[in-house]
Amino acid sequence: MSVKPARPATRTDVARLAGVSTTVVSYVINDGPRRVTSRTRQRVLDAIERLGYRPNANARALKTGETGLIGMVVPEVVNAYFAEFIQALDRAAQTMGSSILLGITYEEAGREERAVRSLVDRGVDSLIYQVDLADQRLYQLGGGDLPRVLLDRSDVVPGMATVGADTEAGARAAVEHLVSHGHERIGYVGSPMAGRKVDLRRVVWDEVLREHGLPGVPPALTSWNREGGYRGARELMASDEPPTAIFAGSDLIGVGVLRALHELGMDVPGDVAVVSFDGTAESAYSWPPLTAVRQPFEEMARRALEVLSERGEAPGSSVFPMQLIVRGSCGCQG
Amino acid sequence: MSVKPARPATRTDVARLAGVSTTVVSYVINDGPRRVTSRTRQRVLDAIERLGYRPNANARALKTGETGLIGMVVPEVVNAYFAEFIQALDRAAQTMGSSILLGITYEEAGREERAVRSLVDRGVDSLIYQVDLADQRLYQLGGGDLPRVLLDRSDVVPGMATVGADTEAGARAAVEHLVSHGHERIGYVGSPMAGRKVDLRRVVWDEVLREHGLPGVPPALTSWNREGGYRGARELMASDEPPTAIFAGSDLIGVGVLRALHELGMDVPGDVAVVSFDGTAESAYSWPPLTAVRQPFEEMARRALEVLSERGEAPGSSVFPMQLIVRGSCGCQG
DNA sequence: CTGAAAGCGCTAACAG
DNA sequence: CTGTTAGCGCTTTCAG
Repeated sequence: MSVKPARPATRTDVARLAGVSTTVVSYVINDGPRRVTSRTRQRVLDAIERLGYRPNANARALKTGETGLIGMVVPEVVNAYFAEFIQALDRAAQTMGSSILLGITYEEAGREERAVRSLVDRGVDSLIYQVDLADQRLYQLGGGDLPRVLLDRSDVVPGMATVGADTEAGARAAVEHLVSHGHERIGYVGSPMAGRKVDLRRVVWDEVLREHGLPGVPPALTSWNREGGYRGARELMASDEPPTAIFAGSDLIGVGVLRALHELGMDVPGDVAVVSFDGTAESAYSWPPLTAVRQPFEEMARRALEVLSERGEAPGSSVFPMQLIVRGSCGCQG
Repeated sequence: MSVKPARPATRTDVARLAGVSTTVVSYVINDGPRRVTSRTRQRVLDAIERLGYRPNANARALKTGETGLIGMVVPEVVNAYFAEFIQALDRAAQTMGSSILLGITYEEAGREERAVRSLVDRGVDSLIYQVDLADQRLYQLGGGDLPRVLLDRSDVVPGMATVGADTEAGARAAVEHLVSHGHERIGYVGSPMAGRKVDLRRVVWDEVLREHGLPGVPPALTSWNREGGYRGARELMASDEPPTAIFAGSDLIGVGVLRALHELGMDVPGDVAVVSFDGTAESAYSWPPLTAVRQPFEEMARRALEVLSERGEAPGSSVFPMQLIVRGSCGCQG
C-alpha cells in the first residue's frame, strides 16, 4: 500500500517508467481489449506499484460514459429499514466495483428534486428508487436509457422494473399467527400511503379477519414511525372494545405500540399481543421482543443490482418471500 | 423541469443555439470568471432551458480537479448513531452543492482498505473519518493535500483536525444525575475501545464515583451494540452486590441493558435506574424511555464541513457540548 | 465583452 | 504484440 505522492502519477508516468506506450498501460489495467505479453504486463504492473499509480475515475468516466456509480433515492437513513437496504446494496455493489451514491429526500417536497437531480447530474449509471416520489416526473429524470428499478414494491408498475417482498403472504402470516393464538379482536396500526398506493398489509389484515369470521376493527392510520405507532395504539385501546392483539405495519410502529401499551399498564402479550413488520434489529431488542415478519433485504438488494445490469430486457417484477420470526410479543413464549 | 433527450445536450449545443461561443456558456454557468452582458446571458439561459442542458460533472471534475464529493468513512449505517451523522452531513453538504459519498467498513479488516480506497479513487475532495481504522496508514491514503477531519473525537490527534462532543462533560452529567438520585452503586456497561484509545465515558464514570466516595464497581465491557448491553447488564446483575443504577455507554447498549433488566423481572427505574449515551430516537421510545445524554450531531456535522473548507489552517479541535435529556429511566418521572 | 484553442487523464480505433 | 492519436465535455488563458 503506497501512499500517493504530492503529484499523483498519471498513466503517462507509468508508461514512461515501464518503457511502453500509454495504450499498453490501459490494456493491462482494463485487462483488454487487447492481450499483452506477460513480460510487458509485469513491467507495467511494477511501474504502477512503484509509482503508486491509481487510475483517474473521472477521466475514465468522461471517456467511457460510465461512472460506476449507482444512485439510490431514499427518504432517510436514520431508519433501520432503509439502512438495511443501503448496506445490502453497498455490499453487493462492492463486489462489482461499483459504489452506491445516496440521494436523500427527507420526505420534503423541496428536497426531492434536488436529491434525484444530484444523482443524475453526477452521472450515475443506474437508479434505484426506494421512495414514493410526490412528483412522478422525477422517476424519468435522466432520460430513457438509464436503467432503473423500483425497490421494495410488490405491485407491478407498468414500464418499470420492480423488486419487492411478498407483502401479502407476509402480512397473512402475521395475522394468521395472531388468529392461531385465539385472538378475535385484532387491530392494525399503519399509516395512509402516499398517492393512490394501497397498503397491502392493511388489505390482507382485513381479508384474514373476514375469512375467519372475526369482527372488523377500524384501523389506526397515523404515520410510519415510532410516534405513529404510539398514537395508533392509544387510539385503538381507547375504543369501547379494544383489541386483544395488534398487527403493526412496521417495526418502528411496533415499538411505538409497545410503549403505549406499557404506559397503559397492559401486559404484552398477556393483555395484548403484538406482531410487527420488517424484522430489523430493533424489533429483537424491544420489550418484549417483537415477533415480526422479516423483509428479505439481501435478496432484494442482490436482485435489484442484477436487474440493473440486465438492461434492455422487458421490465419485470421480482418478489421474495418474507419470514415470520417468532419472539415474545405474540404469546408463543410465556 | 425538462427531461433529458436521448442524446444529452452538450455545452456546444447550447452555444450554437444561443449563438455564442462555448466560452460564454461556461461563463454564465459558473458565474465567472468573466462578466457577460445580461442580454447574452439571458439568451444562454434560454438555450439551456430549451435543451434541458446539464453540465457534465465528470468533465468538469477532470478539468478542475474537484469533484464536489466528500468522502465519509463509517463502520456501518444500520445504527442510528452513524446515520444521524450521515444525514446531518448530507444536509449541510447539500447547501454547498456537494454530495457525501460513503465508504462503509463494516468493521471488517478486509473491507477497510476497499472502503477508503474507493473514496480516494473516485476523487473525493476531502475526507471525513468516523471510524477507528485498524490500519493507521489508511488515514493518509490520498496524499497530504486532501483535507481531512476526524469526526466524533474529543481527543486531540496530532496533525489531524478533529470535531467532537464534550464526552467528559456529557458522561459527568449522566453519572452525576444518577448520583443525585441517591444511587450509591452505579455500574457502567461499555466496550473495550479499538487500539489504545481510552473510553472517556468509563474514565469519567470512575472519577465521579471516586469524587463522591462511592464504591467502585467493575465495569462490564462487551461490545457497542444491543447484545453487548444485554450481556453487560446480565454480568453486572449477577454480582454479589448488583448496582442500583447503570450508566450505558450508548443508546444501543442502554436498550440491551433494559432488556436484560426486564428479563430479570426488575423494575426500571424502581430497582435499577439507567442513563444512556447518544440520545438517538430509539432511546426515546424504549420502555421506559431512556434518560440520555444527547450528541450534538448537527453542530458537529456543520463544523466538520467548515473545517474541511478551511484547508491550509493548522489542524485544530472543535468540541461541542452534550445535553442531558431527562426521560423515565432515571427515576425523575414516577 | 466574446472567441479560439489547449489540455485535464483516459480509452480504443487505427496503424504498424 | 505494441504505438499513435483523436476526442470525451469542460474551464480558462490568451487573443481579439
